[in-house]
Amino acid sequence: MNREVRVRFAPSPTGALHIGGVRTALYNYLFAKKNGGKFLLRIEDTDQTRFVPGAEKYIKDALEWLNISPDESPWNPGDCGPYRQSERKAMYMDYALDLLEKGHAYYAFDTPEELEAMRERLTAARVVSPQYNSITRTQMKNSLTLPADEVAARLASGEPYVIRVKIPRKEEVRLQDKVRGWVMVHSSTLDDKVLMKSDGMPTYHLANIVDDHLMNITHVIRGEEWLPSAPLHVLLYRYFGWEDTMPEFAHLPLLLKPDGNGKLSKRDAEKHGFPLFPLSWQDPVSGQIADGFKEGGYLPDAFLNFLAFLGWNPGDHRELFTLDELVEAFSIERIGKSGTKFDINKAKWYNEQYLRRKSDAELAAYLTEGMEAEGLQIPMEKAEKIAAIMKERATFPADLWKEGQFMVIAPESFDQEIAAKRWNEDSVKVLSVFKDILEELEGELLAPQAKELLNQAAETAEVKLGKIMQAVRLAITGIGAGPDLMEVFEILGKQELIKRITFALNTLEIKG
RNA sequence: GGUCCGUUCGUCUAGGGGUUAGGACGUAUCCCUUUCACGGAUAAAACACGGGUUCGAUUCCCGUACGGACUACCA
Repeated sequence: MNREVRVRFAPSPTGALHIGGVRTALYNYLFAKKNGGKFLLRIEDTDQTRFVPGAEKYIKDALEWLNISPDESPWNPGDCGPYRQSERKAMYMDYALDLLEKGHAYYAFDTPEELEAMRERLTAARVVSPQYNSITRTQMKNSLTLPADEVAARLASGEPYVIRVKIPRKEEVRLQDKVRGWVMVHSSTLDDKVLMKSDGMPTYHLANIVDDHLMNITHVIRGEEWLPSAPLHVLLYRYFGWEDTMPEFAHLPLLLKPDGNGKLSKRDAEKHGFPLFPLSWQDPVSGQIADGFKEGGYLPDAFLNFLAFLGWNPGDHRELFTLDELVEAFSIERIGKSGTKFDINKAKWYNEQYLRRKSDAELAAYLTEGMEAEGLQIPMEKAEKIAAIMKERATFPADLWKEGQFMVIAPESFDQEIAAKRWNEDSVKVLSVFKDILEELEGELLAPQAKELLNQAAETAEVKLGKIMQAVRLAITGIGAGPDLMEVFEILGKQELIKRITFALNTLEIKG
């Protein structure tokens, strides 16, 4: 039986989508597309207390920014809706009842206090892992220990209850993970997880099995934090009688912090000054703003490429992949097993690579964006020229303006250190002659000609050009480093050059 | 604590019973460049440890150490 590949990304709307979640979404997307299947998104909002307004919109926007939008989702439903678990609420109880009838689940009436007391009792008795299981359930208030009529009475009276799965005492549970191979767990280490909560909502464990089955999910690709509960999920598929269509599992390695060890956290992001979220996010409660890669100047393609390589590689030495190329190259078999430390340097490198591959016109648009913020405007032709000579030195689009603005705004002051070291009588001589030459010049000044004329000026002044180049740069740009000066001359034009040289000659003083 | 998962240069990783253990980022040096950057070249840099199995283990097995995840009426 060859089923159409269907995978899902199933975030819960509890805040901004973490970069690890984005990678999970990406791998799901890549796998679906590679296999000609469908990528769906399901909102796992069964915990009403953790709902955060705006979180779902954030998820949608983030995936859109990266161009990996799902084929089916709450805002673009397919045939398996609804795509929010809260809207599927009504269906879960039937499935829980089905398990109950089959003897694989039971009602439990224990209060939170009683559960806490049980855990304390077990801890005091030095039980290694205090949990609700095949042993302890015999001492708790549930439909396994209470008489049938009392259970019926409690249910009829509206007393709060949960439905728990009845985990067998001794059973080996095996599952094949596509990343890790066979994983074996003994049922005695599992506990009787709650399936239906007292508020009538299912827990994740029930909901994800029911929904994955109903949505014909063929592969579950999710974070490694789910591996410990995967055996429970296998058991549930078995109890429902869905084993033959049970999805295959692939548990992704975790994203770790850049220094030391441990899971990547918000604190690390702040400490190292890099974003943790695709888009910036303002927490609706605290009002705190978390940085986003988008706002930080990361290009979506570059970010995606970087993310894809955090835990996966194509097996050859290629590094730069478009989204289509990633789809083509992707396979679950090439996902690594071990946790991955997050290195922002590599992300920056990817950004540079992608930035340099952009056309001058695209880059010019970034440049003018920065200028508009300061109320400045220049002809597109000039913007393209500036972008062209600036792109080799930019990491982010904003650098184009930040580091290239001297070509639009004349310097009002000069780098003191360079001035002290390089500004001398020779540079004054050459620049004075050069200025005179420019004033005589007719027509446009082009880069090769500029070089010729400057050489001429140096000869006239009897100065070696190499000795004063730095000073010339300083006079024109105010700083000691930048793109090819002759290109800068051409962009600035004759009049502007004369103006700047005059200003420099009048302002800079010869030291020592 | 228990269960599960993991461990190749600083980082991301390739590889796999016999290799000079390969690449990329970062770092250093050199070249190019009348600056800086880009680009090019070179260098330093790794199989966690201990036992097996084997003619031979970084590779297979078992331990140990270390790290991580999970251990809720959260997902």
